[in-house]
Amino acid sequence: MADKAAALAAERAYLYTKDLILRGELSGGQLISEGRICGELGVSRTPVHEAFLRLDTERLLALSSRKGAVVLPVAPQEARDVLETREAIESTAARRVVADGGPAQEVLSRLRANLERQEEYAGAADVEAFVEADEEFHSSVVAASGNPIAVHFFGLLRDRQQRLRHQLLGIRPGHLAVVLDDHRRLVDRLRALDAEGYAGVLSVHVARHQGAL
Amino acid sequence: MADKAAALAAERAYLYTKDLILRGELSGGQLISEGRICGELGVSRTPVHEAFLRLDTERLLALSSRKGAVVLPVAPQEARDVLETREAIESTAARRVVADGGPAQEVLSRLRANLERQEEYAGAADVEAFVEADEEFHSSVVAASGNPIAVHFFGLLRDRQQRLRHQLLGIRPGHLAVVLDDHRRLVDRLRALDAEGYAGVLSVHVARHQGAL
DNA sequence: ATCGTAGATCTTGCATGCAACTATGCATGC
DNA sequence: GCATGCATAGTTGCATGCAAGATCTACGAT
Repeated sequence: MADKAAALAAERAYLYTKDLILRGELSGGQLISEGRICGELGVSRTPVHEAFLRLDTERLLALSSRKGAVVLPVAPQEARDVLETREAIESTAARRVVADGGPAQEVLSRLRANLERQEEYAGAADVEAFVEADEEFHSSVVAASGNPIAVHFFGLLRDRQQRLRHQLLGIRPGHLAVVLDDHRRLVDRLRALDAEGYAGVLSVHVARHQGAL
Repeated sequence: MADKAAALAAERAYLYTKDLILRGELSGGQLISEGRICGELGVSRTPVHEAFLRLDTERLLALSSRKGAVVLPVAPQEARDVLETREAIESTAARRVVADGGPAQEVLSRLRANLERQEEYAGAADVEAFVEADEEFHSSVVAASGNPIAVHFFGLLRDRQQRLRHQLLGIRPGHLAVVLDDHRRLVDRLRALDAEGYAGVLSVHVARHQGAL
């Protein structure tokens, strides 16, 4: 995997452009040329070209040879597709965790610490911080499955979901408590080694998100 | 997405190198430099570099800045991870197809035609052709869900499974009939709008594969 | 014999230049 | 008015060159 440090020009260009797309500053259908990013970042076309290629494989940009790049618009069913696939991966991860004897002590502590943070953010109505903790919560469960492929896919879905949030408005602060309660129940199901129960709660949980979008 | 034609040097380099890895000619842990591929393909380093970046994002190659590229070895649990994730995605796709009123007539014809091909190949004990039809069968179901993200992920998993097959030996011709029978049952479940039945058959089906690896 | 160090060699990261291709605007002919 | 051809500008694809970092080797000091 590419180094995370922004020291490398290609990595900077990738993060910069992806952020433009995810935050909606480049909206769907819009054309964008490598030259523009070059100018804004003060690097040559090579690293920007590499960044574009990567965004192309992630289906955020659509490149056409010698014609240019167009920001892929959010598909009408994007929310459904993303949430459905996330649910599939996370449910499967939970089943694996349960099949392996339940979450390790370390995982459990992490989840509990995360829940406390969520509680704090929900109380402060800090939606931004809550959403971040939310992501971390679900990612922790997937990571606990020990399936690196699932972790990888989950990360890609996280990007797309972030874009959806920016595009389709956010979450109402009043919903935070409900979401937090769902998360508590998920941890309970995991501790009870109830994989199907986990899948059921998750399904309702995801449906709530879908309703919000 | 990049153009499929091998006209572009970068695409050629990507397909060429990926094939080396998938077919096991470059085994895990082995170092490989861009220069080598350049020589073998007669192109400059630029397109090869781009190919390497892409293989890095697909977790087939691990790049280290200014050190080189190493072919990622097949993880011990790779087979389990791949099959498990495939099952998750395909089951979810089947649920979607059923929720949308069952497979379209077009999809059904395609599946049936595919089954006939499988029958032919199984009779001829043509494992290679059968495996290809097998892949196409499952891909068709996922595609029928209309979830492009799932389709994308499924494609990535297909590459990894191909690598596993090459590495861990193939399928015994005698098993072809059993696999074909599973496929028939899957189509039946789809026609009966029985998503959970589909998931159940698929689970057994995948477990068979896992046993073979 | 062992350790450390300097040099050589290998590797990639990036800037630059050129060529090929696409799309656009405009003049031309009908 | 409308289609056609051409020049032009804009875009990417790729080769090349240079520099920076990493690794290996040889040699000298201890």
